[in-house]
Order: sequence, then C-alpha cells, then structure tokens
Amino acid sequence: MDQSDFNLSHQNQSTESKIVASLERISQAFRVLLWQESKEFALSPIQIQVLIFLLNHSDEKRKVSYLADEFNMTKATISDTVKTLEQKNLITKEHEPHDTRSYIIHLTEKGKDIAEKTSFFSKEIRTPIDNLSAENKENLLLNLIGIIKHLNNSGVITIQRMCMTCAYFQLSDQDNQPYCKLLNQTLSPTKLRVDCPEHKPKA
Amino acid sequence: MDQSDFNLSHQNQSTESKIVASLERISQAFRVLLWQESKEFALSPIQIQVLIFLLNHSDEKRKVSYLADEFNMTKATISDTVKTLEQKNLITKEHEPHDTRSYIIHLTEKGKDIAEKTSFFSKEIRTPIDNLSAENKENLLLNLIGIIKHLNNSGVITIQRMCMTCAYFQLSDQDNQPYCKLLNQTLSPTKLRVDCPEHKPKA
DNA sequence: CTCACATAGTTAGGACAACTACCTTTGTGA
DNA sequence: TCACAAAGGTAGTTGTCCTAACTATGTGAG
Repeated sequence: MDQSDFNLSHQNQSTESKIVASLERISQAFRVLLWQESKEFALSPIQIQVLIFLLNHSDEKRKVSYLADEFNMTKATISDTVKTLEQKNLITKEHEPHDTRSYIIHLTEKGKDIAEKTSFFSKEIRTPIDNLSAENKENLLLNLIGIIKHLNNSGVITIQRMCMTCAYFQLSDQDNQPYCKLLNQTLSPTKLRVDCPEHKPKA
Repeated sequence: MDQSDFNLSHQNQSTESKIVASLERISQAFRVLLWQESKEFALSPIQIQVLIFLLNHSDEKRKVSYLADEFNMTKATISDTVKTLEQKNLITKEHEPHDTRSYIIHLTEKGKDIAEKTSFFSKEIRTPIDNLSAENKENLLLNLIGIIKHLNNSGVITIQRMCMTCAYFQLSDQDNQPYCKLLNQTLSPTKLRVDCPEHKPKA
C-alpha cells in the first residue's frame, strides 16, 4: 500500500495542532468527570465548582461578583446557583456592615463535607501526572503556565492569580530568575503559583 | 512578616496539583472560546463541535452513535442536534442501502463554510504553543498523550484514535521504540497521532 | 451636599442542553 | 425464526445560562 494513502490532510498534523487536540480531549475529560460527580451528589456541575472554590479561597473572593468572573458567567447565573445552594443548606450568607449590598458566602458543615468529597473529582487526571518524572512535571507545568499567561493577556481568562501576572512578580536583575517581591525569594519552577492568595494584579 | 503566613494549606501545593489546576484553567478557556464562537454564528457549542468534527472525519464516523460516543453524550442529544443542523441547512443525511437504520451525515456547502470558519475557535490557545521551542513542544505533547492514554484506559474517555491504544501500535523489539505495524515505520514523538483515521482499537 | 453614575446582587423570562424512558425499525446469530 | 442487539427518534423534564430590567447602596465631581 502506498504510504501516501495515509497522508490525509488533517493527519499531516503539526505538533502544535496535536497539542491543541490533546488539550481539548483533556478538557472533555474534566467535563465528563465533573458531570459524573454532579450526578452522584445530586448537584449541578457549577454548584460543585462553587463549593470547591469556597473551600480554598479567602473572604474577599467569596462573593457573587468574584465567582461570576472566576467561572466566566454572569452574576445572574451565580446568583441563581447561590440561591439553590442556600436552599440545600450547603452555604450561608454573611452580610458585612460596611457594604450592605454584598455578602460573603460561607460553607455550612454539610457544604464543607460535600466540597471535600467532590474536590477529588479530577483524581483520574491526577494519577497519570503523579507518575511523571520530576523533571517532566516541572517542564509540563511551565509550559502550561505559559499558555495560561497568554490566555490571561489576551483576555480569554479574566481572573488572574498566578505569579506571571502579579504586581509582586519580577525577573531579578542579576540572574533574570523569576522573583517574588512579597515573599522576597527567587521562584524556582516548583514554587511558581497558579492560584496565589496574595496575588495583586499588575496595574 | 513571617514567611509562614503565606503557607496556607492549598498554597503549599504540589507540582502535580498545580498541573491539574492549570489544565482545568485551560479547559475553561476552551469552553469560553467555544461559547464566544457559538454566539457569533448563532449556533450552540455542541452544534459547532459537530460541524468541525464532520469536516475532519471519514464516513463511518459521521453517524449519530459515533458522535454520541465522541462527545460523551446520549444519542438523544446528538439526534436533536443533527435535526437542528438539518433544519438550518448545514448538513444532509445520506441513507445507505445496506443498513437503512443509520445514515451518514454530510456537510452542505454552507455547513462546510461555517465549519471551516469556526474551526479556528481555539487559535488563542494555539498561539502560545507555536512560540515554544521544538523540544518543548515534543515534550509537552508526549506528556499530554500520556495523560490521555490513562484516561482512555480508565474509561473516562471512550473514544480512542491515538497510537497508544491502537492495535497496529507496538514497541519494537530491537530498540523499544514506538512502532506502527500499518505504516511500517518507527514513530518518532512528532509522528505519534492523537486522531488517526486508521486507528483500530486493541482487542 | 447632591445628583449622576457605578457597583452588588436579584428577578423574570426564555432559549437551549442534555438527560431518562420509551418507542420503531432493522439487522444478526443461535 | 425468533430473540436480542443496534440505530435512531420522540416526549417530557430539569437545569444552565443568558439578557434585560430592577432595587438598593456606595462614591465622587462640582
């Protein structure tokens, strides 16, 4: 058989296209896993995502508007979701005296419990990553961070909590290494954060 | 300030966790980009995905059941989607004589046109990848393929079209290199396919 | 000080996604 | 030939996520 038989246009694919295709497949896996998890707990995907987010983030991020940005949805959608979660007794609202318009969302015991259980929904994706060599992990992370940085800059992803887009981040003058002005330390690849609680967006 | 102030539990994150978080962020980007594209063309995300898929795949894959597996949805959902696309004159159905139950889905001119235009929806993700070094690209691809392979094996992703899950694939006896028995050639990293038209699932 | 504007969140209404359950027709193999 | 599997479709439901319009509260310029 002539080998050119196999050279269908989309198969002569560049490495870049294959990377995009792979990322797309992995995206699908996240969707599938989240969906499975949501059926198990009788919650919607977005409800689970909100619960998990609340488990890991500080007060000023536990608000409707922030969540809307975080998940690229409208405030209306998040407002609905929060209402539902409240009816299910998974969260409570804490109104602050200095701004009565907004409130902080807190997990109830039950909510925390579910959030912890569901936060492992991506364990299937984690397993193969655990098995990579340390060097491979570092490399992979750096490459992914590079992609996200670009997505941040181009406005596809609005929320920014990683070092590369932080006001405290710089390349040190001496050796051009990533450096955090808040922590006062050089950031080796494994120290780079993708979800830093101290993140301050660049001006 | 004491440095331990920053060591919030979720911030002492392992490299693996950060990789998962990064992949999750990129997944979100795909969702956002697809959603933007769908608004622009007055189509739903799944409709666009189906159109793009039809652009690139052969007849035996252009059927309702295959699409349902491909996108991890029920046949009912795809059936609906196809009906809508037909009403919009973007696809036609070709019934085959030897099995009148099923049919092949073809793009109309208009459908092909839209499929080609929307197939670039992920260009924002591609740009930063283009800028990586050749070695980095190869490395990244191999790591992603490793993850997908695991997701295939564990059943999260049902459809398989990549070399690692193919009956024609083996590690050659001499040098343990990936080898394709159909193409009769060694598969260097850049030759590994993620969406091969000749893919034959392992028994 | 006040008035226009911005911001936080909510409500209502609608399009559509995607499911389950059930059905028809057709193919297949013991 | 007859039971069963496979391809696809229909109906009805639930939930997502949007837009548009709204309330109420904070803010800042003149």
